[in-house]
Amino acid sequence: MSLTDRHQVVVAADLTAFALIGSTLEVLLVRRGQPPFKGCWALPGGFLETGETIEECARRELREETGLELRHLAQLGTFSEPRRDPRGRVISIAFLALVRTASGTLGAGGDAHDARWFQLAGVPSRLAFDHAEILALARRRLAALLYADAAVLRLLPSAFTLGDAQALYELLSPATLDKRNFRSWIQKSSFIEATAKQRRGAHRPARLYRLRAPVAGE
Amino acid sequence: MSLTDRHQVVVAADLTAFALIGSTLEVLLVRRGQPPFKGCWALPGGFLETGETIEECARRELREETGLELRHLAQLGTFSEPRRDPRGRVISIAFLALVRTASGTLGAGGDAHDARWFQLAGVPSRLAFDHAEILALARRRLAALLYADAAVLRLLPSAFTLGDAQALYELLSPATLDKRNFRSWIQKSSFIEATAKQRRGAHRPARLYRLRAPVAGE
DNA sequence: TAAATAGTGTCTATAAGACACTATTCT
DNA sequence: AGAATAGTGTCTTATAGACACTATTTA
Repeated sequence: MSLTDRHQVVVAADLTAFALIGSTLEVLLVRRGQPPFKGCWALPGGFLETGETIEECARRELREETGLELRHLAQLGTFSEPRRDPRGRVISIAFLALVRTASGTLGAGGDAHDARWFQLAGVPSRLAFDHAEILALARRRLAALLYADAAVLRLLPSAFTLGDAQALYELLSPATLDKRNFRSWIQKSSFIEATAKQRRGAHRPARLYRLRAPVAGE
Repeated sequence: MSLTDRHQVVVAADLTAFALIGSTLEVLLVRRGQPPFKGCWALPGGFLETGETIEECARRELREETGLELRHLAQLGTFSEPRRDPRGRVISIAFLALVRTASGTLGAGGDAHDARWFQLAGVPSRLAFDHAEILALARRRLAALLYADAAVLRLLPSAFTLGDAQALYELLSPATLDKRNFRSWIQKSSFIEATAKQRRGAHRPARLYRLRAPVAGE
């Protein structure tokens, strides 16, 4: 068994990048300017280059695409149907990425081509390659992460109210959540901590919270 | 962005294959007959061939190695450190595989080279490539699967007693389990169902159970 | 004072965990 | 009768979920 030509494959990282845009959860898609699937929406991604890990590749692609702050990156799985890419043998390592947007704008790094945030309900039903399948997996994973680990809280700004957190959880939950139960759960969890600050608006001010850094040995 | 030579990579599937051998949980390792890491123990695996998915590749490699019945196969993740293989750019998709052995022998398919089951405590501390890291991930995943889903029960023969199941769970648990609590949990779960048969020995006969096929919509 | 959002506790139902003895078969 | 394993139930504690009102600020 040696490394011969027939073993040569091209490897891509494809990203399902989620962000809170205003009060909706949206996913980043790019419109393909080249065949195959020219004109079709696709997940952002690109090919693994010499000397980088697949995680570095994913980070680089997201940076080139958006320039936004990457808050969480995790492998979803490998997609390797032999005919998934008409150009040849390309396997894709899919990632779940959570990014934070200050303003909802795509960052400066954006390539010339078309990139847009889509509400989950508004994603085109036809995506390039097997990207619809990858996106479906990402949504399942996102739901599974909700209570196991507070990674989704990384979508929020660095200081947030319990109302913000509950609104985010409700975006990702099938049902609405009870306010008192949600607050009691998240405050007992080790995920967040109160700050001394408050946010004011045309109503009673709300205490601000921040993510708590995981403590070693806890 | 096009598919050029610098994007060419070799992709391997590497397997952490677990089986119940007698009353211990063991993992399959092969001794490398060729450099790099000649003479060193490694996870079984091999290169992705034209026209197969990475799952098919994993199945094929296990079949070539052992010929044993594969009962569960799941992706663990992609390992892509650029220097993980001294021969060149090889990325590995790692799998968790659960196999069933009737007799504890390696099956007929075994290649000429050395393949052995190791108790988890007896695995050599130096494995080839990054395989120690892959194995550590597999063990964590195995522990996480215990109560979420009954995949580990697939290690058992097709009919088994509650005592068999508890012994298996204790192999994978940090502490011993309470007999009444374990039995009440597993019987209330939807994972198994009783059969009419019993197993006899030099003691009171034990009722035999089997895995219950997951029911659609449940 | 009305509108808007923040904040707070109790009760109930269910699940998880501690705990020890009797039953059946074989030798 | 003794050895070996199978099988069984209750009580306690912790967790999850239902449920409604008061508090604070701004316009």
